[in-house]
Amino acid sequence: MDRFEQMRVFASVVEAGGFTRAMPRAGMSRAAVSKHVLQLEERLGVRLLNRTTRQVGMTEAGRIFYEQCRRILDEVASAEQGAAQISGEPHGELRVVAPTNFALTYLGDAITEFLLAYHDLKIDLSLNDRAVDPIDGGYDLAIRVINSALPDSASLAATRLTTSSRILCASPAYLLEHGTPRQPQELSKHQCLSYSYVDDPRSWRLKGKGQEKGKEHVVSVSGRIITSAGQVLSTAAAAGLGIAYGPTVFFQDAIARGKVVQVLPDYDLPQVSIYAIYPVSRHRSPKVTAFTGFMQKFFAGKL
Amino acid sequence: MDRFEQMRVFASVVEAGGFTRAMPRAGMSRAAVSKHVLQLEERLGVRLLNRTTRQVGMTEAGRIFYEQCRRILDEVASAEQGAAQISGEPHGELRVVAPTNFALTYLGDAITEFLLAYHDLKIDLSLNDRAVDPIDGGYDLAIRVINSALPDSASLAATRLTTSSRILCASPAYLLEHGTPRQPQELSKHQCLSYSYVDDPRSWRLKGKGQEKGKEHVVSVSGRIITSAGQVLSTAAAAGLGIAYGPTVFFQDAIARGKVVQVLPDYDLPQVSIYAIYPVSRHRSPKVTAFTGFMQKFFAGKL
DNA sequence: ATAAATTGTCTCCAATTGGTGGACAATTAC
DNA sequence: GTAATTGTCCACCAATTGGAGACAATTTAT
Repeated sequence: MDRFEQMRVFASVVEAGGFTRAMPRAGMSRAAVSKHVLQLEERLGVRLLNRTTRQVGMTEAGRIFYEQCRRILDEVASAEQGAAQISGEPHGELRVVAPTNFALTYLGDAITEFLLAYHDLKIDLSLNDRAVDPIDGGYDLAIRVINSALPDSASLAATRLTTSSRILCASPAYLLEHGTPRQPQELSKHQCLSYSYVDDPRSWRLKGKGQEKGKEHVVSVSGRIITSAGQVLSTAAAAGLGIAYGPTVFFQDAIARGKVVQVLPDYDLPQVSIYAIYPVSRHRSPKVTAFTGFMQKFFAGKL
Repeated sequence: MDRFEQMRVFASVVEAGGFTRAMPRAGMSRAAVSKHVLQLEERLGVRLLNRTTRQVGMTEAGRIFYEQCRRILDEVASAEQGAAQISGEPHGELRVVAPTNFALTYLGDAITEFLLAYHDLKIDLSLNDRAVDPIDGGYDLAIRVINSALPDSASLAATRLTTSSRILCASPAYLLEHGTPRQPQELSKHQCLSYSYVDDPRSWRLKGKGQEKGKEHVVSVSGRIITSAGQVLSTAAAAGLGIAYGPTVFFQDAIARGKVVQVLPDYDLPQVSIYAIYPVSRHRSPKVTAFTGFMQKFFAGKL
């Protein structure tokens, strides 16, 4: 009997293009999705969706109703945010999904400070390394590490929280035994420890700085480790297993202790950007704005 | 948890100017009204209403949110009706409130035929002789007998279903004994049986037709019966208790059988109009349109 | 063509929701 | 000062909702 829920679920089905595909977006089982649409159709007395077993299409009434639905749902969100904004303090629960590494490395401190700054906010943090769609997953906000370009989307907005640099490291002992590379090309003769979250973990791109400024080198490398676990890279490098390529943060500690040293410091590795991705409908959501703003300030100080 | 319901209840409170006064419009108990508004405020994180124990005012957030509420609720109704309209056949339940006499006299046949014509419609008919506000009462439509002018309202629309005439009647025996009045003034010397639903049951207004065309007479009358029960008037008149003034329909049968005869047939009594009153938001509601249209046709044939 | 998988819907069951009625503190009207 | 009325809170009860699984229908893949 919940009219709002019926409209939301119906819109989900239309946008997802099917009942099953609408499950995550609607946040309920197929049966419930079906039930909602059925109830809505019964109440209106019109068939809104033409279901052939493999494809869902809209009827004429469905098309008309969907347009209005979409607009009304947006207006409700906007109205609620408008009213909520007046309260000053953001509040409620913020559902965030972030990559495991990023979360374990930074979000512990970041979220702690964030929660101390905003007493009326709760956080539900999910870890997921896939490129989760915040709409489908029902999240307010997804954190993504973007290697190259940000994919365009009409329904998603993004804010860059920070950038992350990567470096090459190896243990002094390893370099003593196998020699310290001076040119990118020499890397191909080394044991190379790769980080999974790179465009191509077997093909490293280095860009010269200093005298060789701007020149880009692409080196095919080989090695016995490809991992998404940053600490494993760091440990392996410290143990002398080879030259590791990974996010700077994972090596800072080992470098400070002298366990590893940076290799080829005259070359830059591609920077990656950390983005907060959220549904455009939450563009001005106080919760999301507070989070992204806080994180930008937080990382501006740290990195 | 239904956002629309929360919005509707909140709007009801604003429009009614209080939680208790919003009860009929919201269609629930004070406790429930309060709960809805509380939940809405909690979800938005803003206080929408300033309640002093005797008066309810809106906060700044409440004012802003109310405007959006009103608009959104209208759009929802419009969207649902728009979709429903495509289905062709009106359907669902139509909640009607009508005056007792009118309902007992006409609505039996009328509703029966109406339901036969529209198989997907159900009717919930309430009888109430007060001038019920269809919005407050939660009705789709109220039938009212209007003596004089239709009161203006921004939130209510009206359609005239038919007009009802009234006549004066008495039994031949009574007239034989007390004389048959030829002039309106003579009525004041008779036993006059009045109908309650007249502007002033003790002051009859007659308008001449024929040679005395257009001239209006106001006669103060007295008698031993004032009743809202039409059949009582008819019976009393037939029994020779006096001259009855009431809706034509109640006397037609008695006239046909010769029990009573019309008095002062050369004078018109004020006509009353039967209106269907409904919330403007349902102006284009298929259910309401079907009902009013059907009733107009129905009465066009009968009266 | 046959088999397998996926689609939306249905049925049953458990859990949560939502409403009512009554009591309560606070406030205003008389 | 007294009494009535306001909005809120607290249990209790019923109705509804959502989930799991089974089902028929249909499409894809072999």
